[in-house]
Amino acid sequence: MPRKTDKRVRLVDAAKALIHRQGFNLTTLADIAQEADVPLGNVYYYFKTKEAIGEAVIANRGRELHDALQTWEKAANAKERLLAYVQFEVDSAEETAKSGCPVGGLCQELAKQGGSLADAAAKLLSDTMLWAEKQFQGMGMGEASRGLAMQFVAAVQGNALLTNTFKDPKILANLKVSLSKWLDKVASTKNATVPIEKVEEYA
Amino acid sequence: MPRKTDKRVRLVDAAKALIHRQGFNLTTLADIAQEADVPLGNVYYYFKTKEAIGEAVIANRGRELHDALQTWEKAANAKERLLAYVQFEVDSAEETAKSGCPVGGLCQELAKQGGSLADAAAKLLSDTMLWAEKQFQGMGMGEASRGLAMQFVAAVQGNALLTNTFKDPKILANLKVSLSKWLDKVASTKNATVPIEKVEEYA
DNA sequence: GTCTATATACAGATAGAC
DNA sequence: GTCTATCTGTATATAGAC
Repeated sequence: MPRKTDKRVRLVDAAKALIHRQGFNLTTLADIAQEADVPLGNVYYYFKTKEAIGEAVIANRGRELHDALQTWEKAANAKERLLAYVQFEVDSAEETAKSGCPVGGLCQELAKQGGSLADAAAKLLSDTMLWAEKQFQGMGMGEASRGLAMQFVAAVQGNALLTNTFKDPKILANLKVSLSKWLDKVASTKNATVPIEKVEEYA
Repeated sequence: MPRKTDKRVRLVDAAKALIHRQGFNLTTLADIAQEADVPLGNVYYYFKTKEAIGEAVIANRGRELHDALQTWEKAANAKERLLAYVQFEVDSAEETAKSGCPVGGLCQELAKQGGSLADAAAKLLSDTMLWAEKQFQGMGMGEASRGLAMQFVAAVQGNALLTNTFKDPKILANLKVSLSKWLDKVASTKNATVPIEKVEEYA
């Protein structure tokens, strides 16, 4: 027996998957309605506009992210916590090779149209950054933590783009090995080497 | 006196700028025609389809890239050559904050629709990678060069995404300082530290 | 709450006069 | 080679019966 929100959930799930695969602009309401097995006209009972569906999808990604951050938070130490995040990306590498990073893709595409959707997408990356910064602080990196988090997230996002562009999931797997060694070095020397280093301040 | 190809050039230039700002799918032929000051119907005398304009724009970016690679090639040593590339990104940081990296943006967006446009865009990143790999080989990094080039380009692309997402050009400026120190270390120790390390083979 | 039919707008593309 | 007018398809969104 379908709950009241059943169709709404199906629509958001369908939109989330389709937007990941095709991007926001290329995904039509007809696509979403079909994938969710809801008649097109009925979509508007649940979402007033296409943008409203976008908001719901990003909100869903946000909840997903915060659940994940909480899970990773349980790991034994800062290095393991950061690696849990990278491991998640490795586990998604096949999908990333096909369709790119869901979060990075949203930020990239929506930044071009500005507005509240772009801001909502940016917050996903921003929250990830803040979480990573907290981990580096936990490693005793102090003021350098912000720059380290920036480079850490940039490395993941950059590798995700190359993974998608070259259709090669191994790129992300290699990144994890690389970052693992690097985190050992950072943790032991308390001195970031690079391309992750304390430089100026990030506004 | 307008040359035979005058309008064609104007159309490609207009399309290049608009696609950078708005993305390929959001840019209409009417947009391009207006920006190039060419009547809409006349566009089709120069380009049979919108995809054909996309091809011309990517080909243009390709020539631009190869000219740039040749220029950077003139620098004194491998480190300076790689930094010339990073410096170029720093010089474009304001534009990148507004509209993202033109090449990364194309790869991201076009990967989702596949086809020859996606391949053409991917070749821009691939050529950049091969050039960077050559520089690392020139530094005596041997077999590790490919992985180093991958991480190097990933760092630039990742930082470009964050620059665009957070609208902060300083992110790219900081990256240059960071990468400069890192290249010193790599060059002197002949041993990559990280997040750029020799790991497995990249297919 | 649900769904069919349709309004409205605008995209890519073409016809054909000049 | 150039440009106006227009065809055709399809997207978002609405109206209104059920």
